[in-house]
Amino acid sequence: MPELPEVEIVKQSLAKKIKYKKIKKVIIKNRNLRLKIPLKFEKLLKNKIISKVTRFSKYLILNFSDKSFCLIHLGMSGTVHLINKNNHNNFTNTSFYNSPGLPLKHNHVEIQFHDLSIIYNDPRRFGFFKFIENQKDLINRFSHLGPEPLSKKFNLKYVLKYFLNKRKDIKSFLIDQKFVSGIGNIYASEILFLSKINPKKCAMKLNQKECRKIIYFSRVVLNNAIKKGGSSIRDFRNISGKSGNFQKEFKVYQRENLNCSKMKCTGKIKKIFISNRSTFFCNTCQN
DNA sequence: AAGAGGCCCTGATAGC
DNA sequence: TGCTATCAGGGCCTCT
Repeated sequence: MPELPEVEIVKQSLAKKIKYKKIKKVIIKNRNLRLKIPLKFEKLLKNKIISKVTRFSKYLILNFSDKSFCLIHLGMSGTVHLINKNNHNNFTNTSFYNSPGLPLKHNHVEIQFHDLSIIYNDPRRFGFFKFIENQKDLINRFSHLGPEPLSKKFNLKYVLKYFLNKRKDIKSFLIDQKFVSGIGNIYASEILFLSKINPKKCAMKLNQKECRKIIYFSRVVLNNAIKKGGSSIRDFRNISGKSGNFQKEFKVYQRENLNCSKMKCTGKIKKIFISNRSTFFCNTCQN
């Protein structure tokens, strides 16, 4: 599900609700996420105070007042849900796994605060929770990732140098987190469409102008998606259950066989597979 | 070092 | 109706 914009939406809505609050209780219903949640996890989080909620790439980060962290990744199908105490009785000793508005299955983790509760749902269990003791370990955890597309480090010099002797196609690099971190399968196709670059084009053959376009449109697409509240293609919602609107603006993703939306282009959108991931492009105006 | 391929997991949908 | 096959927004691992 979630690429950088969706995680950003979750971060923003979550921050408003839980900043400065103390964790009263953590309940784990299923420890078998992509990383096994250790038995000590509940104790580690209990009584921690949220100093802020941040994000790096597709990772959500709960920052605690004692300078420790909880890293949350939503994988392919993870969602975060908010339950208000007002809607319920018996808050202190019961779980809210069965609250109205929540999916019936796959509610794996619940974090309770004094007046509300957040619940992590993830059918495929590709997501994870990880407690991180200090800043150094946090930085270390992200050390293998490339710059975020919205950061100044993702610039022409960096891209040109990275692409030297890289024979792989450009689309694979856009979703390769070692090159740039935060772009996923949906936005990669959208970025290349706006850049008018064929997704199969070899990275080392891109000229300066094309690299500039990729950098520029990466920012445009992601910022626009954030502004629209993210994309809700399957089940993405912000934590209050509101869906995003960016999927209405997809130019190519999931638009196989439809006409190209570029003015005066008579092409049709094609779907191909690159490294087993679906890829959409116009074979007329993306060369 | 770079690139190809496979695997983790459940659910929705298409086709027979 | 009910079966099977395929695909889904991610990331990590191994092998060559």
